[in-house]
Amino acid sequence: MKTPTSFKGKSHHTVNEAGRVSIPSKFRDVLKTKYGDESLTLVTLGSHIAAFPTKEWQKLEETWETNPPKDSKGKKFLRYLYSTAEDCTIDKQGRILVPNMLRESTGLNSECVIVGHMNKIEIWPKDKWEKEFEDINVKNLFDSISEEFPELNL
Amino acid sequence: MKTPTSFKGKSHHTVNEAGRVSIPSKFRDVLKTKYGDESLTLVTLGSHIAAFPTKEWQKLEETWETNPPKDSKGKKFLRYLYSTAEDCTIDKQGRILVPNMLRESTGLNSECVIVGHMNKIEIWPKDKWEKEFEDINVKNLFDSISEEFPELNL
DNA sequence: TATTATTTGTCATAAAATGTCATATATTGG
DNA sequence: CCAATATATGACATTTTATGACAAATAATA
Repeated sequence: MKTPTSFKGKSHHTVNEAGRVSIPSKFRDVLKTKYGDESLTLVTLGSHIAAFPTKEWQKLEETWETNPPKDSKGKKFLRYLYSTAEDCTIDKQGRILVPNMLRESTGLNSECVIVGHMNKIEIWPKDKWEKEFEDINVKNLFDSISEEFPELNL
Repeated sequence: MKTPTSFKGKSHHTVNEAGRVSIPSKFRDVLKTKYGDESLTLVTLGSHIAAFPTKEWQKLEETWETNPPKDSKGKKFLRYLYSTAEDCTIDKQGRILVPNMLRESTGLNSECVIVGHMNKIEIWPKDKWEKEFEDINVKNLFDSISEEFPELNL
């Protein structure tokens, strides 16, 4: 199959005691073919970890460099974001080491859910993902959102 | 891994009785590869110490030379900033000695948090960092900032 | 079911951070 | 100016954490 150019799908994984997690091979394929390498930049985004292909992260950095936030809240947010950011590489077995700091701040311990979302990969602690997307919530979502996504003909 | 060109990430360190602190090796890598040496210029920036690669500090100096502050408040601030500035080097073990003056003015004693923020490194007394970025604060930050950072898809 | 690819567990090794002590340099008071 | 004290620097040992290698288990495919 031709490798897609976006990250999508969901899978369950385990985080071992050292903090290592496997990155699904289909995501590694996207990294290799679309981005040329397997480097990721991780940040804490609320209740989950966002893993950007490093090139995508650098694009974000350029955005903020050329157009820095002017208000103190924006500056504070950016300082926080940078403080949670870590570069990492995928090893020969297809794993990354999630730095301790990020595991702590998101409560990532043993079980996680890895999902693709457009140009980034997200790593969620299993319980938080499930809380966010319980069946009941998803049902309500569909009921209330149809007019915002006319292109889907919900 | 290819060395990044910005400082990012956060880690906890101890300041020993002599006032020495380790600079994370990933930051030393950025210093070596991007700036060519491991020299830093430290200044007090409110509740924390900012450690600029000396070349970055020199760029700031040029800015102020060609475009000095015209109002008395700006002049006063710059005088203060220069008064707190100290050059220092990283030793063979990857540590710096934080001058007593800077430790006193920021309340840096035993535990600290070292964070990367774009083109500079910041050294925060642990308690001050935590006060600034308590969970509740971060939660509020995320809730109120999403429209200002559309590129993150928060 | 057999074969292959992917994911995960475990151990060995390497690197980083830090505590401790010895020595050197600077500061202060007599 | 010299002695006494404080401060800074260097060297080394210990602990902690990250990385690499390999094998076992699981899942996907033919």
